[in-house]
Amino acid sequence: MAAIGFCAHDHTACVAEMMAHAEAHCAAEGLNFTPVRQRALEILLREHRALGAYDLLAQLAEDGLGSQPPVAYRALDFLVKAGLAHKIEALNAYVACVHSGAEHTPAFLICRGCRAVAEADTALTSGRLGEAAAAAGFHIERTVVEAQGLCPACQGPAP
Amino acid sequence: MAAIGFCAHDHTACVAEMMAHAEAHCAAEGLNFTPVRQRALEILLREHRALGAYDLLAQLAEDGLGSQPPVAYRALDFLVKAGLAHKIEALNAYVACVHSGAEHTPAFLICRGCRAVAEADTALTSGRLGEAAAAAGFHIERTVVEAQGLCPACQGPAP
DNA sequence: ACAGGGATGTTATAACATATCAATCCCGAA
DNA sequence: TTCGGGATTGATATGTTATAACATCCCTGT
Repeated sequence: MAAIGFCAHDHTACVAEMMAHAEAHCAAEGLNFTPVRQRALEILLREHRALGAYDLLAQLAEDGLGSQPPVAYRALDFLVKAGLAHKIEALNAYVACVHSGAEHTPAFLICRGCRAVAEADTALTSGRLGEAAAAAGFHIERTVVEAQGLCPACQGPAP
Repeated sequence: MAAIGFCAHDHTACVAEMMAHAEAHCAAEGLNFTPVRQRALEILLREHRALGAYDLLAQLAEDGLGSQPPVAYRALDFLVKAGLAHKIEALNAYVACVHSGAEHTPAFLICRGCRAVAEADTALTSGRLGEAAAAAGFHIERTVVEAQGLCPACQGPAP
């Protein structure tokens, strides 16, 4: 299941590929992929972990791309709406999407040690919760599925 | 006010029963179920929906049980640790548990109209996400499963 | 009496997020 | 060309959620 998990990979290439995907996606959708938004996504991709809005803002500020909170929140809002990033509700933090803009219902494995995030997929609405919702007449619009714990790298060393 | 699973019920009896369960649970576990904590749980039970910490604080303050944020957060922390309440991460809000302190991995249906919350159960860790976690060597400690949408009562009237 | 732990009171501040309005840029219509 | 509108960005202020830090009180075992 598609998680780019907690494993090593060619990160430079990974970032470049995802940026290219994002650019293509925005072009196709008629979305305005401005410098601030590009840089925001690039920062999230490079980190490959959950980043707070103010962490992102600090890095944007280093590049002279804005220093006030709305700058970061606007960029994040754009990325989330475009499907290029996700909010991790349990951390009030944000992470780049690894599925390049396709429609999906993400599920996350979140390491509390290093805040690394692996993205998987769920069919939650067709499972037990979906049944419960249907039985209650509840109309599901959005799902949040987040599992917190320790990634392999953080299990050994620190207790 | 609405819902245990979004349906009508004898709420006074419901609250009383849950409070009795909570008291018994705390006694059994040697937990100190103080007046502030009792009142906090009672408020959550009466509302039967997600309540912000500051909403709770306001109601506690009306009873002269404290007026500063830590009062509310300490009470909520106690209730959550004791399994008597849950945090709804997607709303940064809190809700009384309807399963009286038993160990469980809760899943929620959250109405964005009235903030009513229905609590179900998941076997998430044994499902697809569990498999993904196992494959990645990820150790799950806690899960957050929250479905947002509209409850039956909020689907018809307001758009 | 007194030490220690748990609960609470109090002050202050950290961390996360948005409202509002002004300035700018780009593009298409008149 | 000029105008106007929409989208984006800049800037200020503020709202909302959460915790740190330290003082006090009260109960309990010695």
